[in-house]
Amino acid sequence: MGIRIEDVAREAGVSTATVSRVINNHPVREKTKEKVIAAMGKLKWEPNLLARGLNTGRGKTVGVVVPSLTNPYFSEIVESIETSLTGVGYLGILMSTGADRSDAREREVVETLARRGVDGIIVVDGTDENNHNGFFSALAGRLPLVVINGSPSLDGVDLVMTDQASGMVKVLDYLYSLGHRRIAFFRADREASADVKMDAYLAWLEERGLTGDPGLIVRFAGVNRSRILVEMEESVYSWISRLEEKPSALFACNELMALGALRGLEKAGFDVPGDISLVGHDNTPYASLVKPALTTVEMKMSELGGAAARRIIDRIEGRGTDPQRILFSPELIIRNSTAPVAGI
Amino acid sequence: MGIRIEDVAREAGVSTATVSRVINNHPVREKTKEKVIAAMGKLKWEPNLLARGLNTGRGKTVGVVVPSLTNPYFSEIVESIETSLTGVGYLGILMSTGADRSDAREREVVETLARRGVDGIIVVDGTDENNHNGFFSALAGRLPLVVINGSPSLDGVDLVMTDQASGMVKVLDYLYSLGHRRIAFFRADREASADVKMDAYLAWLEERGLTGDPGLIVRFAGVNRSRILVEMEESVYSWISRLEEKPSALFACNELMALGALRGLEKAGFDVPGDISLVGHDNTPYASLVKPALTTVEMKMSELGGAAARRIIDRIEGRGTDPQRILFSPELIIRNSTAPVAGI
DNA sequence: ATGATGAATGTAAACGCTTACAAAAATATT
DNA sequence: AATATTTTTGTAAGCGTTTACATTCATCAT
Repeated sequence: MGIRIEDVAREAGVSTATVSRVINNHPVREKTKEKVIAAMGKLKWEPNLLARGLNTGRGKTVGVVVPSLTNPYFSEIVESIETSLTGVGYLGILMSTGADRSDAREREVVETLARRGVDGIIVVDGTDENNHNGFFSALAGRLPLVVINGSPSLDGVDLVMTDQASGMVKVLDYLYSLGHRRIAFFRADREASADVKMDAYLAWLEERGLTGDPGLIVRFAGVNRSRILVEMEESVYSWISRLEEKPSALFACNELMALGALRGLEKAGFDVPGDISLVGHDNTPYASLVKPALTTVEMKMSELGGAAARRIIDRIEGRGTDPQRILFSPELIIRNSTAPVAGI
Repeated sequence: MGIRIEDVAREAGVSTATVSRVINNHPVREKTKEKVIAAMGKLKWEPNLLARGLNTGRGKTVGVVVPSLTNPYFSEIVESIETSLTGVGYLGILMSTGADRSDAREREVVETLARRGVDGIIVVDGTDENNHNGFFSALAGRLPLVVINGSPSLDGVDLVMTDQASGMVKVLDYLYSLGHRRIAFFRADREASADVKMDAYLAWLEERGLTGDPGLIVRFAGVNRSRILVEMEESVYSWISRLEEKPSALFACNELMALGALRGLEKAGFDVPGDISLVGHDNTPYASLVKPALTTVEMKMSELGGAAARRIIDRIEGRGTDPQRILFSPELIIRNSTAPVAGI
């Protein structure tokens, strides 16, 4: 139906191979190249990428896997990935695994993508469980794979990540300097990032000789925005009401949870930061919009996305073949949701 | 390199055509079907979709075009499109045109997608300019195309849209009932939705016999979140400071702009809603998080996305061939950013 | 049983490119 | 000028499916 390479070849008076060479920048004499380009222009021909992909095994597409787009943390990463990708002629295929973050679903999604013949896959916040049987590691063997902010223990896969442990320490040191000793920790249930943070939190407690109160660690399921905001208000309220020895500060592993916590605390009659200091994570737009503006940890989402895109392209095109680990350092952003502990 | 349909055929003792028929649900005797399925299972074969796509011209992919993902309005639409698509075995290729919304860029993106052999394209908020030469209409002729909340005048293309004019009237009637007469209108520069709203705004003014003050209509460029929030604070501040006759209410075409306006007004010393009532649009999560919580217009992003996805699949698979127009009615959500005009 | 009918299967030609290999043309070497 | 070398170009065989057409098989009426 459409116009094919053959037509262009005929028009230019050369063979299809030559046309192919021109569009792939293989050596061709300048004069013939011009003829071909002229023919292409005249016939308005563009190569069919499915056909090309079938040949080369490269469709110039990369799969992008995120839990959800309702958290700005993810949507900003996706946006920057997409921008970097199209900038170099690749296309991003987006799939979300759903806020429940089941690792079964994540694997299914990744496998669908692989079957579709994408050239590589970027997974954001890959759950740790998924590597239990070496799933990610095995996948990385047969397809370029980069994981953003996944578990640092992922072996043999390209990692782009923020040093969240150090961010955690910055938060805790800062709160400590304000006099806080009972610091609650809110996390999502199955979240690679939260695991890292929690490890750092526990290590920090130990180091400071503070006995961690298990009642201060709370796990919530899911990261879906609408659910979080509604449900957390309730559960935070009931959690803190039941707690006999209250915390003086509270850290939430992501901003949505911090927002939910803020509401729950307000509902329970606590003033932030008067009664309780609150620290979020990611520095999404929410953090600066809300009142009090949240103290939080900057995540530089767009840099993460850009780095991941560049890395996957490098791998796809055969540059820098062995797994690499790109690390960003998070900064603490101090706003108005934190204050010296009451009575100091 | 991998395993091919031929291998499966050999294993099952049939021809490749029969295997193909099995996986495409074409008539095949039950017994042979079983043999083939067994062989598929044994060899773990999955059809190569590029090869299939080359044949059928269908890659089971649809392009999704949005200006940006930093506005939750878009990211929620994208999320719901993606979910609906993968639910029926399709994949979404995401491309953003950038917050500057140049129509050249939009065309380029759409054309890239078309060349890539996507089966259909969903464009969110397609700029009106793009149909000047009948671009969208022509495209719709050769490829299924659905536009979400684009210009209603788009001819021959499938439209999924919110009746934004009626939403606008609801806002204005409500403000009128609170005594407001000088109502400012903030819009983004090149935004199909904003055109619709502005038309409704002007018509409403006329109908009420209110002379519109051109100074009350303000256009801002771009919808990029970071820019909006920073720049608008400034420009709103200077705009309202310079205005000799202040408005008593202000409507912003999208929530990001409303947020920027809120900050600008506060900076200029205006109390919302005490001095000025503020109405946003879209009912993104921001609207309920901010203080005062914004009165706004519900857009049901996920329904829009779902409807668009269903529609494009129908078109791709040849159901309901002539252009359709699916309309949603927006609701006014009254929160705390609006109040009776001062002195009433 | 026999031929007519219709359903299931097989054969082979697309689909639109890339690329190994061969041939031809241009350039360098003597 | 003749030959060796290098660079360009052409020929044709894939890449892994689908599908029109031809063939075979099963079923049914006679």
